[in-house]
Amino acid sequence: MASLKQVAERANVSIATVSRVLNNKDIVNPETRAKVENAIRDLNYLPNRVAQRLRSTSSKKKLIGVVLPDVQNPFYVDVIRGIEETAYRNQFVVMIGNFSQDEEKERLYLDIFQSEEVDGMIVAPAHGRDQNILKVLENNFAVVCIDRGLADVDVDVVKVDNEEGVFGAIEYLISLGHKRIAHITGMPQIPTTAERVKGFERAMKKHGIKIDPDLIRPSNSSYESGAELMAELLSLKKPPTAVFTANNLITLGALRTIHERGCKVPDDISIIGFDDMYWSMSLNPPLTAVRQSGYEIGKRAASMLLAGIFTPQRSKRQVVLPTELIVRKSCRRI
Amino acid sequence: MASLKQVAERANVSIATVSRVLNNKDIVNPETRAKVENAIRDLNYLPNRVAQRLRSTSSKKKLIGVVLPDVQNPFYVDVIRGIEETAYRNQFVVMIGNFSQDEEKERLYLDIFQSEEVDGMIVAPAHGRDQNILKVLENNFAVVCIDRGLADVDVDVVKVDNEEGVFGAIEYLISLGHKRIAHITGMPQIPTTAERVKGFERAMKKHGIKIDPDLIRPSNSSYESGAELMAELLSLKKPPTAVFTANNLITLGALRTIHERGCKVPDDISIIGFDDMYWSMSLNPPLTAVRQSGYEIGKRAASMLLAGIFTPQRSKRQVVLPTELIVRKSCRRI
DNA sequence: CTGAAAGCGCTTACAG
DNA sequence: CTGAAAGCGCTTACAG
Repeated sequence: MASLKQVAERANVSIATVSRVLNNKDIVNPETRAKVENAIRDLNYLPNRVAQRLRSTSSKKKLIGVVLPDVQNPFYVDVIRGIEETAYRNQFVVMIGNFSQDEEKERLYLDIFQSEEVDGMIVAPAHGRDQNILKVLENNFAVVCIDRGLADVDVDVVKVDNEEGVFGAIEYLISLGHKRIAHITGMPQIPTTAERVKGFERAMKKHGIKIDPDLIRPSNSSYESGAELMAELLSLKKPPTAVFTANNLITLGALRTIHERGCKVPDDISIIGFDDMYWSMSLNPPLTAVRQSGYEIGKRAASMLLAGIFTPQRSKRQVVLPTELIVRKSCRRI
Repeated sequence: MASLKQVAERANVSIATVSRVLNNKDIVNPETRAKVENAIRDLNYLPNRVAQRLRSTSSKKKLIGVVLPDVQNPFYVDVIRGIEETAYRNQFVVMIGNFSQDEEKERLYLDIFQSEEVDGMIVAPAHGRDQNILKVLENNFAVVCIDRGLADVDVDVVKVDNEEGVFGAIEYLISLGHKRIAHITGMPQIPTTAERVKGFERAMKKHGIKIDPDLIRPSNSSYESGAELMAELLSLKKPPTAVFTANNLITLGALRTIHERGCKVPDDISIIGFDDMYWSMSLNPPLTAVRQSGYEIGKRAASMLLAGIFTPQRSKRQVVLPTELIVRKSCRRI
């Protein structure tokens, strides 16, 4: 691969001049420019981003890092798409670190991205008091948190109104006549879980329905746990008439158990999932879901990060996007 | 963030010595080492990967690039998981470029990864004569292709026996008594599409069943096209009794149309999809599918790439993994 | 408008 | 066993 030096030699100019035409900052004599451009073309020259990054000052590295808990989760795939698209449009490249709910691995990716000199990072904190991310903040990297905030820290965040979203879903179920409503929650330590539980409790309370503790099942946010906990729920001597599943992996797991047992949705049990998927209508029956747009969250987070990169003194803000209840056919009136 | 120089100053040694303890290559006096290690700890020093990469010779950059056509496709998500896991275990970081079936974007990511001085790349070529990847090969980067090979080029590839996989699926359908079998194919220009079509044709021919051209529908490999083409198929005056969908996006799209129309699977129509998903059992009925393990492909490709990075003169090889027909409940005997 | 030179943070022969 | 120095490929004041 050709270097600046080789281009300079071929064009009979100094490397400084080549650099100038590349970055077209300072004024360059049109003839000189033409010579250089020819040399660049002839040699098929591509600037070395590593050298550029090492040399240049902040916000010109055109690189951001994304640290996520679980790429298996379709929600995060949407987030990635949103981030990647706006990054690409702004000529930024994104590095993705998938930490699989493992804080050690999260730390490693955070460290690597720092030593890769990224301009900034978008992260979904492992939990509300994520020390690893605090360190990154101390090192003055631009950071925006998604999905979850950080307790007592002034940081950019893009999230969704989880409590309200769940509240609406549960009220909908109640309006259909359901009283025995189960909730398979996400991992207890993630802030979103607490918010969703709160929405659930608030709706039940508002309508004077007592919550049966047997019907609240904390999962570890995985497909398998969704399947298992749904089985437990179905085996209860007084099973629920409806179930709210706190993320799409859990929903899918629960659905599997429901079908395996030969239960009918919505005749035997109604179900609402948090997180809509682009193929929710391919489920049978089509799933009623609380939609949060991962794509939108990714887009917003990326724009916010770029803003933070270009004007570091910019004050932090918190964007809370609304969710939307998409009523399809997985719930019935009883 | 602390630099080598600061560590050296604090430990009262030269930067060369610090570098030595970091890379623990040459022998270092234990006392000196201890001093340096303390300084590293005190300063919370993290080596700058950018500088390391610029300086070091090949295969020590610990960075690979992955260029994929569509992160929305669950198959590629599995591939990413497989790659990421083995990369992580070997202390490599992966950069992911999603080119969304856009060759211009593919070229851009390929260029960027080259100028990021990656040790190597894993790519799913846009098609069999992908010029962009040829250029990368010319520049002597280690490359392994997945899912699809490159015509007339000696390159590492990890793929699956598409023809055989489809052949088996169609024979299974035929054994159930189906004759009017539709095929919604992938994008015509991708090699896997041709292979899958071949498997289809071979099975039909072997059993002396004439192919009705009306039943072969080339899609653009997307969810939407799967839905649309399925609608066309269902509207035929003589609709198929079974449909084979050539990738999981198409399958999901087709399923959506089937359910929308109130058709019953498998009573009204049988369906087999290429690509299994971890939540195929959450579909109703559970989907019969040709499984190719994206995770396995990713793992193999990553190991192969690492091997190629460490011993560049190593001869290229082509790994063809078998597929597996997972019989569940979406097909019936007629 | 252009060039010579310093320097980003490292690694690695080369001396000692 | 350790240090001084060169150099990876760039960008950017500083002169001219």
